[in-house]
Amino acid sequence: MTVECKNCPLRKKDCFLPFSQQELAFTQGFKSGELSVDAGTTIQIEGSETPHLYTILSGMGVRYKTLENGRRQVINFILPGDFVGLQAGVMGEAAHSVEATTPMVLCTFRRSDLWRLFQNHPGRAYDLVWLAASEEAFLGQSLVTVGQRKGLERVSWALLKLFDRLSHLGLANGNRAPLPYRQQDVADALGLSLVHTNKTLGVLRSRRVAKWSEGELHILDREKLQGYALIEEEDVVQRPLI
Amino acid sequence: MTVECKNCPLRKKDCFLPFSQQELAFTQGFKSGELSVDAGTTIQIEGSETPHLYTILSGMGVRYKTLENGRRQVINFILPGDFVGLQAGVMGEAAHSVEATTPMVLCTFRRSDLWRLFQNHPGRAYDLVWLAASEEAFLGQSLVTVGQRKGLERVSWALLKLFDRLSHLGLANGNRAPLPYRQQDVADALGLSLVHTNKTLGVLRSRRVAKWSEGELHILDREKLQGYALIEEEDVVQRPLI
DNA sequence: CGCCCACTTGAGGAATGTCAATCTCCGTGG
DNA sequence: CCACGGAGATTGACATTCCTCAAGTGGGCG
Repeated sequence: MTVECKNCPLRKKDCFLPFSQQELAFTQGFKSGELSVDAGTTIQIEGSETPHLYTILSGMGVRYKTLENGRRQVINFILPGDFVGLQAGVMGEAAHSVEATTPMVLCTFRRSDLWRLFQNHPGRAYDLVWLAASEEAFLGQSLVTVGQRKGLERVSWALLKLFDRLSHLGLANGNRAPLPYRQQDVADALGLSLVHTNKTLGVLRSRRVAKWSEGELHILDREKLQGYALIEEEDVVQRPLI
Repeated sequence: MTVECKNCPLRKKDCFLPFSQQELAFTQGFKSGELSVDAGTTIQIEGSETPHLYTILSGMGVRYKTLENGRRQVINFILPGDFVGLQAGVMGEAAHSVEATTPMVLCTFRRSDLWRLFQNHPGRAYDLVWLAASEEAFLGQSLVTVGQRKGLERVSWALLKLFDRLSHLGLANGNRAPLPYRQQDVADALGLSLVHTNKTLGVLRSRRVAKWSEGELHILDREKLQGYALIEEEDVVQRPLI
């Protein structure tokens, strides 16, 4: 009993580009099933081949890579609507691991059908490139953050980015949004130690700029937070959903 | 008097996938011209629209992003065969700037022809996704480096990656390869200060592990360098050339 | 010759990491 | 019902890495 694409709850959100009838039909045929996993499940392992591609229907997770010595870098946070496994799909093996932070429902596609998509649906192929390019652009921003911003700037940047992504998905309620990650996840995403991340969050809390506790992020002073984050305002565009 | 694709010197290199006759013909038609620039020329500016996509025929450069406060993050180094402008091509505006470090010759394509590629050449479209995914994978590795490795590890990692890329392009001569960048460029790529980068290079030099001077990189003890870099050996695959 | 740029080196300070202890919340087993 | 243990958050003290400032070197070029 899986969700049909035409009833997909994500489609209704206005952060995604509308589907044409034809795209809808194709995507429905492309979809091979659904996967529901518990919190903590590893969906994809770095270096492994996976037969599937996924679109996240609900739930949140992280992409990460691990160094031999155990240090972990969170590549980014995965939210509903994100497409997972494109790298593994085209390059053979996954470049990073993916883990569910909350229970998650994923829409699955067969890797072997990917070629059919390129052959018959140039529009969808274009969307894939768009997604890949846009992921790349985001990674570039993360690299700037980790490479050039200091602690307070990094943490502010991350909270703001996460809040905005959640907000565009319609998951925010005013200036509050659910954020079920651990401080360790954010620390690993920013290249900071857990302790330092914790203390930096404490600064934001005591200055009444942002508060994050019990899985909820609360933006108290967006202006100041943006100031700390050294963020250039950027326009939001609708993105394709696969 | 431009180079015809069928005579393209890059095609001969065995790090690239072979072209079919059909691909060759299409690519020739896709190519709109050539661009030669001096060292120091900015080819693409962050945030601007560009009407062109490029493949680097010869020369080296850097992709970078700049923060309001002037700090610069080098996203990566651009070598012959690299494809530039895909992000700008599909997303409208460039996410980073591109600057030529040496004199450069670029093969140009019209952005407006991109759609034609998707319509008529699913194989080339697939190659584009492959390239985008592979760029993304590399950025992920860079993020791990900047986020989790320390100074000596970062510098070792960067030298090794650069050497291997050059080597696969056939630009290395034994354990030497041309590396015309400034220390500042590497520092900005690794999120380290110029001074610290310089001192770290000094350590590698005094330990007789790697030497980089006068635009030439010399790997003296690859084993040790890999040890410092915390690198997991990875297999090299042929990549598509556009 | 003199200037500019890249590289080099030293010294001191700031940012961040590491270690360790504590606290709270929660679920489990006795 | 309570003791226990584990996970995550918090805090303090100290160690280390890395940054900034500053000065000096050497080569290329007008």
